[in-house]
Amino acid sequence: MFPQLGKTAHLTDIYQQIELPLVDILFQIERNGVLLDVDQLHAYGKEVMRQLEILEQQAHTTAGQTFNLNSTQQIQEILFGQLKLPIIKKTPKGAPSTDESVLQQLALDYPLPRVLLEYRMLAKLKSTYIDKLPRMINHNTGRVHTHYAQAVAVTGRLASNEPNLQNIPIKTPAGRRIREAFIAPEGWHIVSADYSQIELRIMAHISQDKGLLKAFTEGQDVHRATAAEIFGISAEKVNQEQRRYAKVINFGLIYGMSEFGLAAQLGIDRIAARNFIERYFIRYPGVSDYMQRTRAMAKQNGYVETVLGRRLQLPDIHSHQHNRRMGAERAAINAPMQGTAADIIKLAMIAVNNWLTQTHAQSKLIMQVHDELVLEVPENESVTMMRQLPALMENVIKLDVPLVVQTGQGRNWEQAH
DNA sequence: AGGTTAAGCGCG
DNA sequence: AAAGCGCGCTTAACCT
Repeated sequence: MFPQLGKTAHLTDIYQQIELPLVDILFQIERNGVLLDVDQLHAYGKEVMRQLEILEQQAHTTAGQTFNLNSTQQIQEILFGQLKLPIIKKTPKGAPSTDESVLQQLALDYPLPRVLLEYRMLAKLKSTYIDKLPRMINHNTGRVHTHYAQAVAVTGRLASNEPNLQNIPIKTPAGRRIREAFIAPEGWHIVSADYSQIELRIMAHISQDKGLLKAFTEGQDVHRATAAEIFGISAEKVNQEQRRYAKVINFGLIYGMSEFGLAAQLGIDRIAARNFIERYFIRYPGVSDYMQRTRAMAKQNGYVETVLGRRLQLPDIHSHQHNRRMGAERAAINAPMQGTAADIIKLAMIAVNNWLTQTHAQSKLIMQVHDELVLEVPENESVTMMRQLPALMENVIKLDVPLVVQTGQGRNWEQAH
């Protein structure tokens, strides 16, 4: 019936049981849209504009000349041509890079890079979000209606565009001011429900690593547990720095990071980075086996699979170009985890939508952000949804580790976290 | 004038 | 030689 979907039943199942039911749900989410506090964005925009003007003046004074702070070429010329600052890395084209990691290192010794970093952050927020989002409001509905692409991301994730609502700032205080502008109408709340550590839990399930399974089954702080293992100390003795190291390693592994990448990320030498990875694999041998198994699977079959059987083809796995082949290997390691997470939240969207329909609830799905569902909820349904969402989302699939969903609610998206 | 590429950066 | 996965958007610079 679907010859392109392959001879195994899994791909046909994913198509019929996940992707097809999702079509109508995505349509509903897009049609629902999300409400923005335009006045708040406008006021914040003026504030940010004043700050940008101050930073621009500071940059010009420090550099001893005027220049376009948005031009990487002009920044290259000033930092490395005139001020003779050390070149830390190069762009793929061979020009000296001025990206964030470079400026952060230079900021330790020189004043101008710090100004540029602050300017870059605020300029990004203003142009991409503060100025742009109000222009995207539909005149008929008064809301912003994104579009979700169902067949763009190779791992099975959704992609969001016009506008992209899957990259709204959250990591900095300035960014969170933008999230405050995503509001609920009078009498309604924003409710957010997100899977906690879902990709690491999937890694535990797929790898069947004893230590990782135990950490999640017992509800441990997984980064703290990892730190205890690789530093050879008890969990109570782990300090913030050690936990941060463990977190970088845990995430790095999901992406197939090398000792070189880990060294760069942690600002340590390669020997130390290699030691951390060795200790990690000694403590979590199941994860080491998984990495090897996955590379072998990709090389033998030319594809890898999620837990539910979604496939990612990897033609570059046989490339004679080293960088392409290594890139395909990293994608092979990452795709089963990222893709299984995508499968799971799609099942969750179907489960939540079914429940809303069957119970005649008024609450509406309004956004999906990879591991998070956002709803607009009438105040009198708030308590029910906060209880129901975790129950629905945590039970769409049975893994060998528990899935945990955290919920929050508020007048706006920021408060809901 | 309009399209494309490079660099950079927002999120999970 | 390259070095961390998956996306979309903005600006500058370049090309047609």
